[in-house]
Amino acid sequence: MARGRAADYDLTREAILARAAELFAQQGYPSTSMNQVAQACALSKPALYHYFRDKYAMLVNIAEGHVLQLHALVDATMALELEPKAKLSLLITRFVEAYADAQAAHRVLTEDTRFLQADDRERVLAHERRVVASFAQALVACHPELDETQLAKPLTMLLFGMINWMFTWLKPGGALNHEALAPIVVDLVLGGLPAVVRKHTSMTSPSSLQKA
Amino acid sequence: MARGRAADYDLTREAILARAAELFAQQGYPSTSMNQVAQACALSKPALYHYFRDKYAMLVNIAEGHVLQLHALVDATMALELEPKAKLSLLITRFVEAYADAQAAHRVLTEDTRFLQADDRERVLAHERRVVASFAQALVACHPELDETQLAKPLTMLLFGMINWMFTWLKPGGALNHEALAPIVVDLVLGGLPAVVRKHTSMTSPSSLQKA
DNA sequence: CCTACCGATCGGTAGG
DNA sequence: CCTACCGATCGGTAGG
Repeated sequence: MARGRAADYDLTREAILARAAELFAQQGYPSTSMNQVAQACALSKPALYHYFRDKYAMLVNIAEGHVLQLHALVDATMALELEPKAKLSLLITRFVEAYADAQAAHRVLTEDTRFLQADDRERVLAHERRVVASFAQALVACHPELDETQLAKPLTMLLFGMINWMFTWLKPGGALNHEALAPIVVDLVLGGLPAVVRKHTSMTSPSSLQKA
Repeated sequence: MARGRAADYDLTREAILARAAELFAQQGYPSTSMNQVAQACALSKPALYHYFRDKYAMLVNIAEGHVLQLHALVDATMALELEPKAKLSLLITRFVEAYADAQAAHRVLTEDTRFLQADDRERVLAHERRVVASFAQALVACHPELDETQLAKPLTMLLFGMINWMFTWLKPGGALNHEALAPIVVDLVLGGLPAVVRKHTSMTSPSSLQKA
């Protein structure tokens, strides 16, 4: 333990962030009061300020912590030696699982990033762009023609739409859960990719095909 | 024009709602002040209260107005006599266009509905459920096997994920726009559906297939 | 002197 | 329709 600092200082910090993330996710960052956070943590408000400089520091920690975790998970998965479809499948599965384990932080990241200052927001967005780039790379590996049609980016974003939207409609206790949905997303994307590439290619470059 | 009321009362109301929707979409409903709305409308704050009882009334009007419009658009499209794939395609295309024409109201509907009182929120959600049901019906018409596999609902929600998420990443002035994306979404879904149905059917009822 | 807090209240600003 | 305000509550911090 660090000198002069309680052994469970970091543990308490993490516990506070988890509670704050839940409240921010439910009510939004601006309309969540520090009194609510304090009450949810069974701490006094001054005690809260012992662990965080201000409310804004909590927002930065939640958003950046989550996106860092996602970035690390994606990098680790991309580093594996797997065939393209297996890698994309694993990427999606792990991503959905990470969302499931951090639903509150996920909603804060997608809805409250706009309340970050320009420099902090840019740092978070930089991580997000790296994650998106890896997904696009994994998609192109499955279907190399994607790269020529400039469809990799939009298809990646449609894929993110499916999984980012998932936890807005999944009922916690329902028969359908994220474990069951991940393979459905994989099959829908891998199954639909050929049709999209075929249609788009035939539409955009009919003359070049005629010349060849 | 109604007696005793200015001829452009309703027009002014709509103009105010449009400005308020933009501010709510940018900053969120709770952190948008009535002073900001008044300034954006070039009106005094008391003038604002001539058109709306309170800030909450604006939120209800924006959210309910938008979902009513979507519901009407879906009903009108479902009533057309078209072959299944053409109808689903038109449904998606019109829906994406409606979003494009009301991006602010769309974001308010998806992010600020949680700030509605229970009865108002329930009314909005009832319209959303009707819209979802129509999309599910249009999907099942394209691929009847969907109905047996209980995949219609989750696939419908994955489809909504793609189009609801679209305007969070589309750049207004970019090369890629919603007109180009709608057919890509259609092709991805129609192209991927068979693969999803095939995989899911073979996974869930192998024994029943063996018996038959 | 340090940390880890508590009860009480600060200056400003929100919706109305 | 404006200036001038209210009751309530915000994020943040004082002394002990």
